[in-house]
Parts: sequence; C-alpha cells; structure tokens
Amino acid sequence: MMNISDAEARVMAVLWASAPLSSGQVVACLSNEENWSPKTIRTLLDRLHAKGALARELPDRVYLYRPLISHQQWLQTQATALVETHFNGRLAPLVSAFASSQPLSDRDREEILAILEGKNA
Amino acid sequence: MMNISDAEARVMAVLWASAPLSSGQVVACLSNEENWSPKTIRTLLDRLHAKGALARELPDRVYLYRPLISHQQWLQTQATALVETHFNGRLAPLVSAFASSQPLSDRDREEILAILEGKNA
DNA sequence: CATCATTGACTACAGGTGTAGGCATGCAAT
DNA sequence: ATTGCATGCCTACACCTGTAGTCAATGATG
Repeated sequence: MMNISDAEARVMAVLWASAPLSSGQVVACLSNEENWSPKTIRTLLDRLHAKGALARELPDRVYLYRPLISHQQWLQTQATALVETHFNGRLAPLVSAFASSQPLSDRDREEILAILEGKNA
Repeated sequence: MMNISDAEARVMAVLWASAPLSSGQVVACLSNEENWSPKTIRTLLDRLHAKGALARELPDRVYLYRPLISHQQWLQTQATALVETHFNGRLAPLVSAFASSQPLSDRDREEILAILEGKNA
C-alpha cells in the first residue's frame, strides 16, 4: 500500500466525499477547513497522482481527479498498521489503551459489541 | 506530545522493557532484531534525547538512558491520534475497519468484551 | 607503553513532507 | 485586442527520518 501523508489524507478526504473533482473544486472545498494556499493543494494533488493514489483526466482544459483507493481500504491499512507496529498485531490492547485515555461512548460500546457478535457486514 | 518515529520507537521499546541502559546495552539488545549499525542506534538515542523522550546521565564514562514517557502513555497517544485523524474520534469504526480486514481472534474478542463491561483497570 | 575497540560529538546525505513561488498559457471580461 | 485570473508545470526550501561516517578521547589489552 502506498504512503499517504497527513496533509495528503485531507485532500483525499475531499475526493472520497465526492469525485471526480477539478483541482479548483478541491481547492474550494478545502479553503473552508484548511488555511492552505491553492498552490499547496495543487502540489498535494500532484503528489497523490504521482503516488498512484489519484487518477486524473483532462477532458476539458482542467484535470479531474478521482481516488484510486477506497476510503475503506485506506482505513483498513491504517488500522492494521497501527495494530501491527504498536500493539503486536492484537486489537484488544489498542482498545484498552484508547479506553483508558477516554471513556467509551455508549454508541461506541454498542457498535463494538455488535461487531464482536459478528453483526458486521 | 512529542513525535517518535518508527525507528525511534523500536529503540524506545528496548528502554521500556528495561532501563536505564547504556547505549552499548541498547545496541546489544537491538542487534538481534534489527540490522542496524551501532552508529544508527546511537543517532536514534541522541535524537530521542534531543526530543525529550529520553533522559540520560553520565555517572561513569558512559551515558545511561531512561524513558521520560511511559509505554502506556505512548500507546494512548498513538491510539487516540489514529482515532482522531482517521476515524472522527470514534473507536467503533476503527474496530470495524480492523475486523473487516482480518477476523478477530477469540482472545481479542474476550478481552474487548471485558473492556466494554468496564473490567478494564 | 602502543594499539585497538568503544563511546561521544559532529557531520552527511537522500527521500519524504509541509508549504509554497515563478513562469507560461489560455479563457474571460472589458 | 489587452489584461487579468485560473491552471498546469517545474522549482524551492527547511525540517524530519533512515541510515550511517569521521574524528577524537578514553579505557582495555598485549
């Protein structure tokens, strides 16, 4: 799996929410949340394209970008990577570490319980 | 919380397992698992000290290093950071992402259930 | 004592990341 | 047609990271 940096991930998030988008549209979406120069965002789009995380086509005069990896895929990668590198590959210690730093919400409790019971799908 | 890179974390792991240790002892511990030059390990120790992750004293002619942050603390930081940045601050979606990439072991299931029931402490 | 191996202090260097800037071009508006 | 803004392409630059190397002092060994 390719590496996507934090800044790049925020750009991906926009395209995971809706795609394809032109660079201008991505810039517009991000200008609310991030205080980045349009140049910065275009650089990140370029890098994501170079990495193979985004496809782009030029139907008109402007590139349209589209994710090449799914959000789900990416979340799985991130979750398993953390579990592997810091928790010896087991999920429970991560859950424990998280729960000991902040109490679990009822909603989290219920959803996790459902997953444990195999109702995830 | 300071940043500790992956390579640095493997050095921290040695000192979390036993401390204080001299740089030579850390080198010895790591030479089994990692294929690093002693130079590399000393560089990592230096950087960890510069970052404030390790304390060091020089009682004899050799530095002794000791962690300034606990393993637990670090795991909490890592877990909550991932949850914040990729899962909107909620744990359940992370559990879901992990479980959908590989089935949970019985042991994980049991331990997580125990945590949900408040038996973590 | 002369030499070697260990340690510390400083330096190196490429690739990734955050964060843009400069230049050219082309559509848009006057 | 001229001007100006958006866009693409290339460049910049500092800091972090992985992975060492050099040089000098010091303690151990023959």
